[in-house]
Amino acid sequence: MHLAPDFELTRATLVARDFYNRDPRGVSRDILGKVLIRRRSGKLLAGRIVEVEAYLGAGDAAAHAAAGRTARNFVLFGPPGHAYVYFIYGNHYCLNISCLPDGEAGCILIRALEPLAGIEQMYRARGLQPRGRSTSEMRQLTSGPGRLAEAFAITRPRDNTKDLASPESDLQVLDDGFRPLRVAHTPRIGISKSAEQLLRYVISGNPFVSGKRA
DNA sequence: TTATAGATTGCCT
DNA sequence: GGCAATCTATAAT
Repeated sequence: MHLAPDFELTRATLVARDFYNRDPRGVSRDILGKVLIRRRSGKLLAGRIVEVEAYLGAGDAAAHAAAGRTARNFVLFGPPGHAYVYFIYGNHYCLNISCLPDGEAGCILIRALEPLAGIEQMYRARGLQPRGRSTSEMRQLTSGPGRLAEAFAITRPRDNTKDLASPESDLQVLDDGFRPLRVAHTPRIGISKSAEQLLRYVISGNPFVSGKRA
């Protein structure tokens, strides 16, 4: 049972760069409920953001930015609102959005979406056969950072450094006015360092949040 | 140059 | 619940 209303593209506005120009914790809290879109070969893919994690700068041992600026992570140190895409475990891409002003590292990791549009394309990209439209089946599409990247065909280097705040971009975050009823914060998933901090943010009760239970 | 851990997922028992 | 798949970055020889 979820409360997200249908997504209407015409009533949605582009989330501007200033939104990302602050502490990733604030961005995490406020980006929940907004809509990630991808325009691809004439089709629109869209999913509501239901789970994110904040990664900070030098003081955050779990963050890629903790090692300092490298060829891999330089986007984190650049201007806000850009895509940082990395490859993990030899299998999966993950999508982050840079936060804080140029010169300061920080980002959010998009961990789960509720599919809204382009669902046929998402099934195809994930290599799954659509049988119905049950929540349990739809969860396979975008509940998890590697899954949603595959569903949206997000890869590196093609999408790395892409500007999400540009009106020209094929990858954007839109605000359609939806606001979550309640947001919960928990420890981040899959990390061993700095694991005690509550930097994972989810829409309470949303079934598309990753993991076994919503 | 070699080893190992990693912001994950899916298949196996 | 356990573990293999399989690439990258970084640490250790």
